[in-house]
Amino acid sequence: MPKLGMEPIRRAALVKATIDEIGASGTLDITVSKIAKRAGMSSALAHHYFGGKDQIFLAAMRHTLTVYGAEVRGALIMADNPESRLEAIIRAGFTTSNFRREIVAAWLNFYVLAQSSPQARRLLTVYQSRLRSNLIYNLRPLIADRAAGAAERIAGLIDGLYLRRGLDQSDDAGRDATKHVLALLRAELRGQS
Amino acid sequence: MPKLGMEPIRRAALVKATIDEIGASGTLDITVSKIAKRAGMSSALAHHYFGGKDQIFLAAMRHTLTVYGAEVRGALIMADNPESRLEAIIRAGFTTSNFRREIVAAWLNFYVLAQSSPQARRLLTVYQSRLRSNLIYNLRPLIADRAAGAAERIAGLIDGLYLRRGLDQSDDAGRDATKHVLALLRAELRGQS
DNA sequence: TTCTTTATTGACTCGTCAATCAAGAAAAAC
DNA sequence: GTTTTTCTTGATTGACGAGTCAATAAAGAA
Repeated sequence: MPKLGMEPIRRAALVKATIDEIGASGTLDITVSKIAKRAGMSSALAHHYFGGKDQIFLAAMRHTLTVYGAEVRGALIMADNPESRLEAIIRAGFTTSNFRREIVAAWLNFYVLAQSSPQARRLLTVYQSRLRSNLIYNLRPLIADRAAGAAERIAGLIDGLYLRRGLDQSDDAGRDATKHVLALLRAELRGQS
Repeated sequence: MPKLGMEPIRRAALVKATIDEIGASGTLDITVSKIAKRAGMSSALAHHYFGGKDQIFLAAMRHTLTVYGAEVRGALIMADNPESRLEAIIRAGFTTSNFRREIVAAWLNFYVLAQSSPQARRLLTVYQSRLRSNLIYNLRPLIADRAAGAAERIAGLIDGLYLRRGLDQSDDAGRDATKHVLALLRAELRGQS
């Protein structure tokens, strides 16, 4: 029963299934068949739409980064001054949805993949640059010349706490991490580090 | 020509070869044969001494953490007051040897492995706990009740900057990261975050 | 010397998996 | 109503890899 216009539907299903499968196994060492089965189709169809395993992974990575980016942008429109924008950026990284097992697993594996896949590396670099420039842009009106260094530290603490807390799936891990990064933000805004 | 007492030699060679192979591929998706070849023996021998791939990985992880722990301890004996001990702990994480491709690759992959292997998780937890308690122990005489929070942030920033800088193999990444964590340390010692 | 322990490997088994392909089936175009 | 395009899969191929095993060889023990 081939309906037309299946391509975007199939692709989306495969991307979601890929992330779920990564979450279930913790690894990128998963098979196309498993992904396809989870998405309700044959492995041949997955190859048909994506061409190969690598492309599927990259699409999953792109999707994860896109969702994250959208979340940040969504949080930003609610804020109307630099300080609350900074707070929004920080909070966006630690929402419960970002702490779901599959999402944590995806991020960790993307870091691993970035070591060997130039395309994955590029995507990760885009994420890191965007986070840094977002921070700097909103820090500059508040602390001018110290903005760059502060942004580096805040970005580093976001990634680091995500890494440390992502593994232990406790439900207040996000709240706790947010608290610490906000504490750093206040210190940066106050002090002369 | 079987000399006796080969076991420790073979095991050490396999552990080193494993880390190098992880560094060369960026993944844990490497074969026992490749590891064994790199270590100058047959894959059967690797199985003989380690029993299986998982055990080899765990041994490599244990070794990496042991070396790191020794580095920290070595740096600590040179320091005779809490503040310089804190500085030593921070510096130890960002030595050039810790920024070698293989070591970064190993750490990233251990984080991934920790999601699915309870034993790997346990090892990583040991590392994280030791770092935190080291920090708290030396922060307490300086800032007493704020020690715990500060330790969490410093540990997070160490891991986060390692993650962010580990990928771009520039040679002053370590110096730069150290600078930022030390800046945070000074802010924590001064301020009331 | 004979026996046992340690070291070592090549060959093999059994399984898995990415990728391909030919073929079928339904919609749309003509 | 025939042809073309889109969608779909089962079956197959070709490769690779973890783990086992029987066999060899040297060193030490008896």
